[in-house]
Amino acid sequence: MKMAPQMTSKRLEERFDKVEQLLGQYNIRLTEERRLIMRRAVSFLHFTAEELVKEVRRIDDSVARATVYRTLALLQQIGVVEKHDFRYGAPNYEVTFAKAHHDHLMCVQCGEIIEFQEPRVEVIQDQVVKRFGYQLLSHTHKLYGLCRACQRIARKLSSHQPPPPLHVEEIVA
Amino acid sequence: MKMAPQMTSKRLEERFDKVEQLLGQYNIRLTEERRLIMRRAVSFLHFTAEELVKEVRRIDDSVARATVYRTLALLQQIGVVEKHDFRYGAPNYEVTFAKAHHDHLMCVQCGEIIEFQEPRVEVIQDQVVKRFGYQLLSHTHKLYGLCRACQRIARKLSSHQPPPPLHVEEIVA
DNA sequence: TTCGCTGCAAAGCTTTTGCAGTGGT
DNA sequence: ACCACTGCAAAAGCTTTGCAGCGAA
Repeated sequence: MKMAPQMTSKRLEERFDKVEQLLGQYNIRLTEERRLIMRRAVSFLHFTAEELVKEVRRIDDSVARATVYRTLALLQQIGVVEKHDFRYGAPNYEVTFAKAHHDHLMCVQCGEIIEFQEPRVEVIQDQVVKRFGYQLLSHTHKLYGLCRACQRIARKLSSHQPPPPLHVEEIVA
Repeated sequence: MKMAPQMTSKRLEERFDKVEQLLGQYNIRLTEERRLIMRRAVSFLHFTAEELVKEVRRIDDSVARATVYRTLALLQQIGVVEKHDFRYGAPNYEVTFAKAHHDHLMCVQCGEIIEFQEPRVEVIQDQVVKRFGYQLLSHTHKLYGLCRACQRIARKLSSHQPPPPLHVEEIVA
């Protein structure tokens, strides 16, 4: 679980306040537990539900796992976090509150996640949905690969144990 | 679970044969169970693991759930099927054997899945991974929206019960 | 004071695994 | 005949739910 690297305490406090205001607008009762869970969640960039459970309990171990999951569902409904199913590992939550839209590039080896923006892709998407008469609600665009460091490691490994020959192309036609 | 609409018996038999050859190339023992599971899977376009279990057991109810999952993992490893996590509903398997690459547009209401190809997006993707020094292994690009029919239904419903006003923008800044 | 929220524990759902026996090659 | 594969059942991992009591507004 990675901390937001350059986010100052002050900046974070502002975010906490804004999310609390948002909860209020939805008439969501602000309990001690929810305040703690929200604050820990908003302090991170990407996290899994279980990581958040652990983190919350590190501070108050009386908080029930169920409460964390219930609060996470609330935060998701009001748009503070988004749930992502990266194919490698457990579902991952991302804090998207007050953040510009972006997509993801992930290293399948070390799990590093890079965010990128590509307005050109958004334009093409709009053309695609129009072509099929759809109304676009959301999208995910995830690229999976190896980061520079993991490419080096992979090269070293492959020189020791070459991959088995797979004559797939001949059949796939 | 949708059948491949225009796929003839003959065409299907050819596909079965090719997949069996492929299994042979990987030295995967061809058992009765695997043959049945593979054939049912390859007959579909998109299906969930549990749908496949049900379908297989409709024909031979002695086949263990574990065997279906284990075979599904094999088919995935050799590239006959791909596992997709569409965000709405259970994980979905897609038969990708001998199929050109494509991405997906899904109706979040009725679950319809449309496949599309956009070479222009692939080009942009390559630029993105190069920008970050990654080696691209795979990607997913999923568009979620409402199909024409579900848009009509949504319009009718919304005229009866207008959505609650959410003054989110004021806060998100 | 109300009733939404919580902790707890149990259940749910999908998927995996250990094991003893079975069947492909 | 070997050992990979199978069925079974139990476990595992993640998430949800029922319920009785608690606490925010």
